[in-house]
Amino acid sequence: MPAPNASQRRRERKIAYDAFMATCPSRQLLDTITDKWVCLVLNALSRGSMRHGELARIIAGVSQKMLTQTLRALERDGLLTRVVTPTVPLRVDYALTPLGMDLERQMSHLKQWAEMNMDAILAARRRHARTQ
Amino acid sequence: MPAPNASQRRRERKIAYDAFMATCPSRQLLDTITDKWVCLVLNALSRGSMRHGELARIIAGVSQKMLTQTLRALERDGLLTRVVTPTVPLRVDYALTPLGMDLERQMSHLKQWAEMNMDAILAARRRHARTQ
DNA sequence: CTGTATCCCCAGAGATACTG
DNA sequence: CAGTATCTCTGGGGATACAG
Repeated sequence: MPAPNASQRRRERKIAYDAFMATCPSRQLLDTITDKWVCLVLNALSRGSMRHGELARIIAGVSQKMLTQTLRALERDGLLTRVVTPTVPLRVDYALTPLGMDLERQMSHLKQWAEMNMDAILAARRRHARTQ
Repeated sequence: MPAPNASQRRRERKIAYDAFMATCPSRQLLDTITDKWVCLVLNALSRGSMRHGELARIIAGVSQKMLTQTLRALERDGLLTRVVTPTVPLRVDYALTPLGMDLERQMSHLKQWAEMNMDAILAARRRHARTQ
């Protein structure tokens, strides 16, 4: 029996998970990754490795709790690595894994889209408010 | 003075909005669109116009409240149209606008990514649980 | 069929204080 | 600097009932 090729494996994986199903693991994963903090953290780290403080500064308005929580979840899912340098004071660096970079590529389009189409959305809202 | 070309306008828009800023409208928009229901609704409608009941059936587990709420928000932002046919019983069709189709193209990558990389994520979680 | 209107509840998010 | 631990509290989201 020949080994399945890439296209066959891709098709199988497509069948394996379906986010339209409520109980599918991919539904839960979709819920996790569709999050503004995830989007912004990944995007910030796409520039390269960063420390906790740097991330907090770049991602304005994120609380320490949410930042840590987001970083922990992304680490758990293998999307980023957490490297501790036991100096005094402590130094912790976060960096995307290849899997994280892959997701970041998709997510960055979302952030860009929001920034690029903001005017169109605001116009639509004004139109809607007038018709309403 | 010559009219700005497409590339210049694109650059200006990029400067105009920045989701890293807490108070930027695009931050709020990013928060709105990074949502699993938005992702699933857009993806379902990419197949073509659909009725409320069809959407509810395809998107398993969505409550009526969340579905309506999501549809209203997307309509408000000009991402889909809501067409009422005043028959008895009532018939309501939802369809993506060009702007909605554009966003859907980005979002569909996210759903696909979750389904395609579910195995890798699950493996990472097992690895993390063991190391933990 | 396609919704609104209500009630209710708890997870999630901020704020604050403390530690290695 | 980089967190953890707690507390509080709001508002997101489910369930239910009713209406055009």
